[in-house]
Amino acid sequence: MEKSVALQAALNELLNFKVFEGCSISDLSELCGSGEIVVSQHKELLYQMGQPAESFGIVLSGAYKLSRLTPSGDDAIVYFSTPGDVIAAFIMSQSTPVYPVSSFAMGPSRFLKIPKEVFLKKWKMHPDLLFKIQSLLSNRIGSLQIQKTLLKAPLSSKIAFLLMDILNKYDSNDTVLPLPLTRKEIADSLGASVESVIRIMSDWSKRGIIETHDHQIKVLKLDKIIEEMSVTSS
Amino acid sequence: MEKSVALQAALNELLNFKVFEGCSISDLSELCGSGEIVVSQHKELLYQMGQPAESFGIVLSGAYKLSRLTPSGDDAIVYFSTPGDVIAAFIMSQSTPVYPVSSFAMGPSRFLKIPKEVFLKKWKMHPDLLFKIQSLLSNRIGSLQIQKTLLKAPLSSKIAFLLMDILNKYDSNDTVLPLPLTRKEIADSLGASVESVIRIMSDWSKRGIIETHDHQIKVLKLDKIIEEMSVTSS
DNA sequence: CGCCTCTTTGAGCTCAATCAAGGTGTGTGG
DNA sequence: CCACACACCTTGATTGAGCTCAAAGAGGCG
Repeated sequence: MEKSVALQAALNELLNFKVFEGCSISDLSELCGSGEIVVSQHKELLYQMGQPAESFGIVLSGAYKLSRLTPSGDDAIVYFSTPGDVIAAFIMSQSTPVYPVSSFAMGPSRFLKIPKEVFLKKWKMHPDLLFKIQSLLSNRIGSLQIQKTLLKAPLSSKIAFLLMDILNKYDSNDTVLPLPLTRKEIADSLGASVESVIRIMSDWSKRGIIETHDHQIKVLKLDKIIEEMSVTSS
Repeated sequence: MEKSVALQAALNELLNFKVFEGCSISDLSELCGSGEIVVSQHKELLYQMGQPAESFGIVLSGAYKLSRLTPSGDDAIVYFSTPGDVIAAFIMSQSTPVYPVSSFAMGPSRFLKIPKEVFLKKWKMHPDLLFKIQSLLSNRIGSLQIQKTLLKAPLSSKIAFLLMDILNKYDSNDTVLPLPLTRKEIADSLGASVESVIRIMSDWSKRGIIETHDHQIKVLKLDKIIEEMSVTSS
């Protein structure tokens, strides 16, 4: 029964996530015990937009990008889901839920996939857990709202905010973005063109504000980035 | 005790909202009975961004716009809350909640204001109700996500989508937007300039696609508006 | 080794922003 | 009752941030 060993290990990982703070191992076993660990390769599809939603789950490691197709045919990245984030939970309560976005792995990632029914029967009975999910959703709305606020800001502010936003999702004070992020993905997330993103970030690299190695972006001068967020002219 | 009579009447209004579908009058009395009806004038402030959140509530009639200040000093409208929408509920579960946006009445409006504690004690115990709130949040996220998808679309598509999005929030098949909406507000909601919004909407007016009387926008040719949503060139 | 994805740089163009100026309606205080 | 302020709408002229197009180098992989 290797599978259940892996699952046991995963349940222990879950204890670190704030969604489950205050939960005991036995709670977790009830809430997630019937789950299945999905291991995704880079760029692999997890959920397809438009498909009926039979399951939801939690990001264990790595990251997933949630994206939609724009009318003009390219991707629009709507959110980056990092470890501890719940995917698709909040649509489980609909009568015939359908995934509203597609989810792709960014780098090798692991996901704990849980059947819809478990949400409707088990998760429903834990008000504190539902509150935690609300608070995750609230973060996500918050991030989207700030992005709306930055609509009229110059592109450099938007990029700076995006980097900070992702950094802040991780507890550590490290300034390396712990997920592989291409310029194209940044552009797709901001509704900008790759070229414009590259022009701004190249400039930052030259000025020693950031550093990129193999899609790992490191912020060298946090203060400068924070400055970029609010600067009106460049 | 006129107050309690008005409150009784309000509780009956609540029955029409889908958040409370399946609730009995006695449920509602428990959930909202300690509420207070707030009557707002046009442009009146309901909640101030940054203030500690002591209460949440439900829009009874009229509408409220949720907005934030942009770095450059003007407003960014983040959402239009219409009757049946819950405001600030999803931040109630935080330990020291603070309103993330400001809320202003659009035209004369009524709001049922409920103390935070009622949410934490009463609402918490109704899983189905929490699900309904999740579903409202889900609508809101959905709308924000589609807007992100339209980032690269021409302004006319964004305006068309906004009008349709608001219309769709009301059950009726009427094509009159039941809230006073200025060009400035449309611009602030889309991150565009007033002038650009006016140029596009004037054109639509001339072509008989829409009609405006005293900030009431009426869509005369729904099909044309839907067309505008996906058209790449104008 | 060819294919694919990602990055880079340059040149020109365009959509929408900005600036400017004028019109209308409403509320407010002298 | 008028004058003034203010919020909203409108139109025109000018400008610029960022898009598009084009071309090419640099890994990584079957």
